[in-house]
Amino acid sequence: MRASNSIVHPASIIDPARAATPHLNPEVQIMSSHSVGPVRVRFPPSPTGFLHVGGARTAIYNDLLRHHHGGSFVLRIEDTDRQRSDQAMTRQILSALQWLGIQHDEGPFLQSDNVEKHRQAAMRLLDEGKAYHCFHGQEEVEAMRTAALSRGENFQYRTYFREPASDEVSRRIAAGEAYAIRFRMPKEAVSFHDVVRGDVSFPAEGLDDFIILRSDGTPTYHLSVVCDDIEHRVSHIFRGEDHVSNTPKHIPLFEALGAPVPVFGHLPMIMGPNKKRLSKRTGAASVEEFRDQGILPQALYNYLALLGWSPGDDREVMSRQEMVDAISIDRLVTSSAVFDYDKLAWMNAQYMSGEPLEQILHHAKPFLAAQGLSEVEPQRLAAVVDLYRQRAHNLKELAQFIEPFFQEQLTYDPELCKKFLKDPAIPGLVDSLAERYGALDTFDIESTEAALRQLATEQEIKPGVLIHPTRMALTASKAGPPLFDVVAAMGQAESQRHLHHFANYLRQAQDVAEVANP
RNA sequence: GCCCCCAUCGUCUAGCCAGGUCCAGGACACCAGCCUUUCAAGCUGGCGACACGGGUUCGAAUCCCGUUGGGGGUACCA
Repeated sequence: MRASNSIVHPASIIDPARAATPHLNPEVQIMSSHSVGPVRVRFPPSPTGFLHVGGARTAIYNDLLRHHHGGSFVLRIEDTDRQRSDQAMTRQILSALQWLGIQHDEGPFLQSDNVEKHRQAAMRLLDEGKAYHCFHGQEEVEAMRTAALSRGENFQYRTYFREPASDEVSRRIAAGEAYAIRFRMPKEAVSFHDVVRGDVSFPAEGLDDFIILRSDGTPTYHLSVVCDDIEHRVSHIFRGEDHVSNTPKHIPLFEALGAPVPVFGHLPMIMGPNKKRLSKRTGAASVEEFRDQGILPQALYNYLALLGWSPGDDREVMSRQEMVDAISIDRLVTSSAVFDYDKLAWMNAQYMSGEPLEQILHHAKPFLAAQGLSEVEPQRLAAVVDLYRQRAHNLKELAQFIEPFFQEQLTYDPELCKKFLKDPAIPGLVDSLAERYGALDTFDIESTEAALRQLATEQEIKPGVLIHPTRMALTASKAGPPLFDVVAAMGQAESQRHLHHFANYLRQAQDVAEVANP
């Protein structure tokens, strides 16, 4: 047994073997043993654009874990970078999350609402000697860095102002010099147990005294996240792999602020087909794009969940509840994954035919509207959608497939009708079939099939000779669901009308051909 | 440059932690067949991988070291 399904708190969502590994960090060590309780997870997107599928997947794992272990999901908008944030983008992300079916229990909180608290935290650290004033400007530090690099040395910012002369700081402040506040990093390496990757250790030499408060008095990201995670009593931080190198900064900050250190788990990145980080350049990369392509939210959720996790058996198409039951941290994959559009398409097709019809109808609405089908009769629409859902890979395709059913008159593609144009008998046959259909008392799958076969027998032709032109007449397409399902769904009057119209079209086209090459 | 992480079919993955049951299982894609009035779907079969090199061991995809490759980070961005 590896997974502990009963776990819940900072400690031991991890398995005992992993939890037993030594930690240099006493906080984590303590928490890695036995605590039990609901998890408090969080998802803090920055409203700087669309919801990237990588972020969405992170949100999904948080969602799954929160429901598996119980607890709370905190949503926080990381909007401290004012220039890059705006409200429209925040709404955009909120709606993408909602569309995916990810619900938060608390929030959304705005990080920007807390800047004053963050500043006070910085001041407290300053008072306690855990942070210090730094009068080096940005350019100055940059120059020091390049100089060190050119000497072949590695640069580390832990210098002069860390231990300043006694009166220097007050003197410089009095002189009105600008300063930032830097956090005094511990002198030892920072190690932690990553619940998905295992033990990670960063040597002290690589860790700078980083800035927590800028010279303009605004808190930096590192200070803000940690403060907010403390305020929201976050127990487990599951975030992208791009944050691993932030973690050795955050852990000492938690400690300096006197707060328990949460459990960390870093999730691998999602790559594009070129093995580079997935971005719009290489194809769709945001939840919104997939939504607009006609992907079902359940399918995206399922696909993303499986991109970096597997239940261990061979299940792939799983309901959310099944995933909630099966999720376990130590089954999360540690290596990055290439996003496979084909497999998503397949997954979506599974949901297109497997979801309850109402679900399909609901999600199809915008696509139907785009085809001008928002006002059609619901009953008939449902029947037609049900007929085509299995054949459509996505909602967009579905709407295109069913569009002919609601057209007064169809336009036929001569290229597709070639075969029928060659046979001068077809128009007459199609007309006869229309007559038969008009005369039917009950118009359903059985009766329309019987009528067609009857006509074929009488005419001494194979049913196929009638079937193919009929499909073309009703759908303007060579392919589709079983013909009599189509005929029945189309309805008596409409079928008759299309049949006659098609016969006329063929006659005209044949006349034209006659004139062209007699 | 330096730091951290990762490495099984083209792709997603199971197996690895507790070495033998693995000449490596499933899925997508691809190919073929079946089904069929068409197209899908479905079913059956096929193709196809333990990055490389050293150890350890009776035995390694599984443990250790190195190499190579890939990713992430290296900001008064988040």
